[in-house]
Amino acid sequence: MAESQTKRATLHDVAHLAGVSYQTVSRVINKHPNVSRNTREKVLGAIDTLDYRPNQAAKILATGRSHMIQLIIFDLSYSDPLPAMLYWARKFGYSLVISEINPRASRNEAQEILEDLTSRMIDGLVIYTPFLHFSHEELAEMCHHLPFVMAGPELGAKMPSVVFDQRHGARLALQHLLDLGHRCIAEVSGPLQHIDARMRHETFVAMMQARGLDSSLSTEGDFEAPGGYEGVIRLLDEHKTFTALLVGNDRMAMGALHALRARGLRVPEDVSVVGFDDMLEAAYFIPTLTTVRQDFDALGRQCMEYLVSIIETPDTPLQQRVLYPELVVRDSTRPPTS
Amino acid sequence: MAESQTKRATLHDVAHLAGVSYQTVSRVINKHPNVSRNTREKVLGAIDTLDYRPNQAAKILATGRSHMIQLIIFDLSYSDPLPAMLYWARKFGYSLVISEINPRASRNEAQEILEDLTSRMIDGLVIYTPFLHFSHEELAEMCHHLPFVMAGPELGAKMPSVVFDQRHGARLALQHLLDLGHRCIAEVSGPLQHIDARMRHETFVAMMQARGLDSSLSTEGDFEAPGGYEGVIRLLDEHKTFTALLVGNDRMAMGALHALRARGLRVPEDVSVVGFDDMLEAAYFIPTLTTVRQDFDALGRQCMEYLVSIIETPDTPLQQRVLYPELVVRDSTRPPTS
DNA sequence: ACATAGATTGTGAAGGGTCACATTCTCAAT
DNA sequence: ATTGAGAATGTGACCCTTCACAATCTATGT
Repeated sequence: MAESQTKRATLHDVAHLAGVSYQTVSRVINKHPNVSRNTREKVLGAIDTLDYRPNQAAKILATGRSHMIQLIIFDLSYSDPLPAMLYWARKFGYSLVISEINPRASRNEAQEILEDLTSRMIDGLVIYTPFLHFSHEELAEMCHHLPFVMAGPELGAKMPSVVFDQRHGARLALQHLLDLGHRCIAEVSGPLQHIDARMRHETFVAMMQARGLDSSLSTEGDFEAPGGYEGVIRLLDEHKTFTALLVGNDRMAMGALHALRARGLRVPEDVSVVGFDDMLEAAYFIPTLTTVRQDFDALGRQCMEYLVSIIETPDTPLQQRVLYPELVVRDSTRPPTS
Repeated sequence: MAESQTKRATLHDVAHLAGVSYQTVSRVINKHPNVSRNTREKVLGAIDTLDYRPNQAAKILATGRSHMIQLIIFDLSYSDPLPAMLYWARKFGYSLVISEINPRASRNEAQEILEDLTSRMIDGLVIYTPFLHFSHEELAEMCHHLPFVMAGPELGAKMPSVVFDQRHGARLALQHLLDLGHRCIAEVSGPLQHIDARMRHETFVAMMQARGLDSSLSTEGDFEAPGGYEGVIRLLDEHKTFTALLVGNDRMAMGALHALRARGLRVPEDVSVVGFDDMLEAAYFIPTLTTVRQDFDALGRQCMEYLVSIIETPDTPLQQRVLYPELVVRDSTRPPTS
């Protein structure tokens, strides 16, 4: 509270106090080798007594580099890779600025946000863009000349990106059910304008059809528990019968488990259930949930590593890096009882 | 890909093209009223053809204001207020920079992070600090002269802050169980170095003792599902018996429900369970969970409103703003079957 | 003793804006 | 015709660094 509110010390103040030039102070701060031990200590002392902190704005202006990375995220409910991104950004010496663009945002609004940040002197951005609302090209165009990495665009998208192979994940899940002997398999998919959800759904349909099985027992959910609940209720109300259920993600699986139970169906005796994600709680569902694990920490890390390398190493090849989900078998699946 | 990589246009370039002074361009950009309609349009045209974007670093340097708010968070697993913070920060014209400080971080590490950001020309910070590792005074000291708001420090802390009244919340939960007729009540608390967890725990103990009831049926958890599971197992293994269970948060409640079931105890027939938070999924637990709702959106919003007001309105009074949790009754509680 | 390379230090000019102030212009009132 | 207020525009200094280069110092080899 006793703020003396004296203006913050500058390079020149420090230089003056230490009896050297401002350039020398700058050298000390930036750990330039060619400074004699003696002067370095004088300068360090002056910095200490003046409680000097370099002014980043000036530094950014002079160098053109801000050491800030912008994360554009379309829905904070799906921010699983965030902790890892934060961790690795910091590890590489970058701060993370976060913006959320509502997936239902108008083109203008999105544009405005993106415009805004290009002026912020940002070194690069990660766009976590599982929604199909904007095309990847469009997004790339919007952020102009800045280095960027897309997290989770379409498999095969021709741009610097890191993705999970959702087809592979869906295949693991469905094959598991088929191997157990299930033939009547229903699905509560995620929202189909969500890339991941769509790919899983398409894989489901394709695989079922390839085996001559009914692929029509499918309803669209919203990736949240209530959506999973309602999806199952819808399926059952249409008098569909099935011995296994593929659910778009774990949160919906939670709602689905609840709905099945509410309708007197036992899991896994009557219906096997497979989720997607392997959230921490999945091992504590009732029953514990068989699911497809996605390593979001790896995703976050790869994004940052890749982006930093694009920023700092000029000739980094632009490619798509693919991560593969894994099946985690628990109690919610077993062979059909018939 | 066809990057012409021409240097970005500056104020002077625009001025030159529009045939006016740079100051006039500045006025147009900052929507200063005294610019004739005619010149404004000329300038706007020039801005457009040059694809000019103001350089924020220069602006920050000149004005001393960055319109950035830093969020210090101690564990991203507890980032419930984040979406609201992001939303309101943007609404007020601020970007949000996020840093996580591991609660187990050494004093030095924390200091370093905080030092670092004071140089980043940040206008203010929100410190979401439910951990007791650093004292509030210490934190306030670390971020020096910058305006700040603490989210979730101790009730009564003498500093600008927004908190939930955890005692009130715990009272609601416990009173609900008492009203139902429970007398043998156990607790799986959150980690006790977490302020919220500690306050809830202390309230539990105090209330039980005030009524001459056994307050020793308590074990410490970690706020995650596995911790809830293990907590219940521990209580049962010690041959404690209870008809009701207070759990430190919903995630642990999920593990607790699982453990009770695994041990053959039915909820709510044999044991009633109350959680804390009211996460979206709580209504889909098996059974649906009675819990104490905390309005994290309100918390996030209040923090931002308050901080922005401190930044922009010099004589904003420094106070603590208190939010009150509410009880949400669902299926996991009922009177004991004695 | 002296040239020379290498280490150390200093100088001037950006970098791209804002601010305070000075100047010019416009137009109504005297 | 003259004054003056207010609108519109321009000028110079400053914000705090870094960069490229120039200048000085030091120690080494001959």
